[in-house]
Amino acid sequence: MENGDPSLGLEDGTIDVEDLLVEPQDGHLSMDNVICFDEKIAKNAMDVGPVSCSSGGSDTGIARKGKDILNGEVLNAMPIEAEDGYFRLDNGFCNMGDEYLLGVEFAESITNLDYGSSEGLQASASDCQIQVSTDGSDTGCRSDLYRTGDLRKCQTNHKAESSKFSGTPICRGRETLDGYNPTISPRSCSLQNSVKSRNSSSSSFLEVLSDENDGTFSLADKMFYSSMTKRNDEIELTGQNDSTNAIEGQLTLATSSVQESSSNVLLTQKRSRKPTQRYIDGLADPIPTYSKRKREASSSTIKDKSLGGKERRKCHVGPKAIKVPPEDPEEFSVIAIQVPFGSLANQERSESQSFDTVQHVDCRNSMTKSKGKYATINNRFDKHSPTVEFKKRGDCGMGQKRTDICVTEAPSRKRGDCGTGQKKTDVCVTEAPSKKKDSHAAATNQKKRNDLAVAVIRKKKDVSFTTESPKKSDDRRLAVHQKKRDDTLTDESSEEASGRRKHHRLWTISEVRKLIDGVSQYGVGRWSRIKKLFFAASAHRTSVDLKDKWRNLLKASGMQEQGSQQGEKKRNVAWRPLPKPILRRVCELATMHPYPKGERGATKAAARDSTDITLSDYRRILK
DNA sequence: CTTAGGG
DNA sequence: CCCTAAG
Repeated sequence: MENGDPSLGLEDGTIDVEDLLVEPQDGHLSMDNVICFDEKIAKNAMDVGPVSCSSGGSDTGIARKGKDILNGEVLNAMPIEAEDGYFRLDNGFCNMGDEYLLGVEFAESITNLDYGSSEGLQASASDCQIQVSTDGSDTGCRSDLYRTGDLRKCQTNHKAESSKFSGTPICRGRETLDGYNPTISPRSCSLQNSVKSRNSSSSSFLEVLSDENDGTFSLADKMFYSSMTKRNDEIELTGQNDSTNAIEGQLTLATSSVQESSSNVLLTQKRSRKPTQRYIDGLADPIPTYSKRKREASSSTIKDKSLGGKERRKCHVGPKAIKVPPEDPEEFSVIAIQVPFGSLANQERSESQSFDTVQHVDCRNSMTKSKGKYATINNRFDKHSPTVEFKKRGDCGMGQKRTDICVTEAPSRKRGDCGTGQKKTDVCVTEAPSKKKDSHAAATNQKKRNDLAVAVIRKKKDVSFTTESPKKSDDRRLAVHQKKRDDTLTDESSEEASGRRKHHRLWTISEVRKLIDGVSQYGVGRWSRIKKLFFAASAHRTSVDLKDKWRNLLKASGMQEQGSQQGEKKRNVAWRPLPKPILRRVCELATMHPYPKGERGATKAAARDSTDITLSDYRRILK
């Protein structure tokens, strides 16, 4: 928006869009859809209100986006928005339509999202048409558009794709809007046409993309993806130069021209951007995996969708308060309870950065190992995440995270394609089998891989975890991470997320405190209740999680006590950071109401003591 | 579905 | 965190 394109008249925001839509007079245009979409956006926006900040369902995202668009702040917001993850799609979605390619991509990506998204797609499509018509390249463009729509329908539910592009589309949309002017549209049309012609053999561009066999296209696809992926960079570029030119050039390269020279240029431009994870995945297995995944995704998507939607809804509630948890100084200093890598403090300060870095690192690793080709891309990442850091983290204990990611990735693939998945999984395993889990996972995955059903289930689960966005303030930062990750990596908000996410959601002290409070109130073992009352905000953190966490707390506390009293194992420095008050409380609670609520703890408590609680507790009990 | 427990 | 078993 900085550029402020008078031509578009973004200032008008929604109105403009509507105008655009209206202009085309095209009977075919699905005005209804468009209108609905707008309404929906408006509604969402209203619902969402100013909060917009963190998580939210796709709906929220849309609303927000719509809002942003209206305000004309979208462009500026870019970096921030990146964190939003799939939401952005919606936005982009709204804005899109100027460029055929964009529209197509969007359509694809969006299709998978939600009903709303589908609407959005249609709307976008309509937009595209309209614009095109306005420009005067009616026939060709329209046909393309229609085509796109058809394709969309056919290829519906490619979550993977959608996730991939979720972030990008939005940006594009913005760009398009900004740069939008009569001049551009013709080009886009031409591009489209060229693509079309080029792909004449295959029914559609999309198909081409999906087509595994098309070796020639792979490069183009790559390029295309990369361009898409690098929305941030693009934006920057746009801001600096002629937004239109840059975009167009990228598009052109991606779509019509497979020429190396042009592609190189594109790469150069894009290089600055950081590819999404999804993107990376795609790169790793440029087309085949992707397409396969896609297909798979479609089948499994439904489940994910339902689940994801659920989660999202919950999430909406989440973003309520931004309050930064004022931790007790003591606690704060200690901050992370179980965070091996990076202190919580750091995390809190630079929320996503650390995570991003990690992610990038992971990506890089996978990529690098997977294919040398992508080294370039990796380089891009480098600036964001220095190798050193990665190393360091890995050594420290980041391994877990890394591993998880890898593992996560594997599942997605496995879902998509058994063969491919295996291959990739292996890579991942090789890379980061630091954890026992990893090895286990690898084995398991392999086992399961064959069994699609299992994979699906897993995926489903993952989705739920992933999709959900943190509601709490504490979680917020995590949420942000996630979001960012989604966007940055791949925005696989849906699919990929499902595959990889689930793992590790760091427990913030506030969460721990809540847990403790809950335990103190309801006693140990009332996890579900505690969950409801204390963790209603956080979609994640199931009762099981609470239980596990409590277990860990007990362990930790026990350890601490031991350490302090007996000076024995202090090696567990890893989560040493636990605030003493918390530990104390944990201990008390543990002793106070061990399982049987009552204090008798002799029976159960004793048992527990033997394992978790330690001598101190035991002593107390005895006393 | 919830809990407990092991991995 | 995941998974499974048991109530």
